Amino acid sequence: MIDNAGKPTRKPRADAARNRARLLDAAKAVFAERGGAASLEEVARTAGVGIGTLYRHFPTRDALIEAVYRNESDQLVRAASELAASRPPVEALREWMRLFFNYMSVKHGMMELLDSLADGKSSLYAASGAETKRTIDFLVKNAVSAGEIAVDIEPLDLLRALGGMVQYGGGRDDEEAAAHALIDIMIAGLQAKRPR
Amino acid sequence: MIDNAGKPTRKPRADAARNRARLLDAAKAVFAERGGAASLEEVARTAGVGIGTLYRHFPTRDALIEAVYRNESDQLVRAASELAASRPPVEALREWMRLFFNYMSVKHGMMELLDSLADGKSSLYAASGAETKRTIDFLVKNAVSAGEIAVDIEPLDLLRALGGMVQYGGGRDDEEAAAHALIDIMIAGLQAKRPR
DNA sequence: TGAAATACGGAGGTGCCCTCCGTTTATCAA
DNA sequence: TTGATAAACGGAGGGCACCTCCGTATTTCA
Repeated sequence: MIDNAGKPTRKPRADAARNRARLLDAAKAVFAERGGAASLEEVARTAGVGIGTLYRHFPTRDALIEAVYRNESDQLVRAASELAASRPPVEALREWMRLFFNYMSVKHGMMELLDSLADGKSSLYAASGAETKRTIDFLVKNAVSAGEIAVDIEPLDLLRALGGMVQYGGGRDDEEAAAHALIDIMIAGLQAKRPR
Repeated sequence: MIDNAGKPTRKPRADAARNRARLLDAAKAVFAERGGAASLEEVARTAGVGIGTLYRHFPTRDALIEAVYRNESDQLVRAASELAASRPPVEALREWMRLFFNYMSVKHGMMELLDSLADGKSSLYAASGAETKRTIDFLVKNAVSAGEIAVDIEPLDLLRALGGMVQYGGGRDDEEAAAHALIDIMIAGLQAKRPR
């Protein structure tokens, strides 16, 4: 009775919008406190809605996380253009990788984003994942064009390596310094291979 | 009534030894098939013992994984001495990192080993984790002494980066080539910083 | 205003974690 | 050999989380 090209869509219900917003707020809080593996029932409780409501709005855990962190990853993508415009290609790349690490380690839930970089099979991150890929590809390509580095690696792998630092670096106090050191080393490695 | 320095310990019961072995076999099989997050109840079922028996032998999931993979990580440690004896320091390091990646990616359950590299709080891996740390430290130090590289990074971080490749590289077909590329880049980066 | 569309929310089935404890079995002393 | 006893077995059960389903409540629109 409803043809999917049809216009006659109702206005979305007020309670639906309200609950969706509540769930996002609650999820942000709970994920921040407990990490991305927190219980979805706790999220629902915190939001003051039933568990059924949570699942209607976000059919999978991934869908929820995706929604919560879409903003953050958008920010990351936007920062890339600014860096590219204002710095030498290699420095833009270096700085962006630092930003990437910070986002991942602070917003710990964003680690799930990395899973989507894998093969896109959990395709709910597909959007952000693809954008992230485009971003790092872009930055790397810039530096290559400028003759500053050579790449014989898929650029995303640089981010995967950083992901390992976040995942397995667990809470030491020099975490950030260590990540910066790794970034410098990887970039030095890429520079070492540039055409002379 | 039993003083803990006392000798009068009984011979361990035959069924206990048998069940322990069965559990290890079952765990190896189940972890290989389902990954390190497999259900412990399934392990017990596969082993043909009760769940209580599993928990008596291995009080935590970590303890079980540790036991299953202790052999493999021993092998890794042993390989390091051979490589160090037969190759130039940098090549020994390169080759060992390749081995490390292979072990991690094939025996997928070994990823849990990496968690122990963090802060030793889940101290059941403490033994293997500490040995792994000693091993990579040793290989790196050799290369530094030979003047082939300079390090301003904790050596373990190199393995963490590789861990990211395993964790987030999920099943692409060029996984191994990609890891080798990353290893080469990191080593080139370390070489770039060596004293001239 | 009231019918139809939409959303709510929690009960309930499933599966896993881990503990506890009554039953069974292997060891060892007599 | 025998039987007392330490040790091990194994599964029932409480708790928690996942996710589905559907009767009830609310909102929209004609």
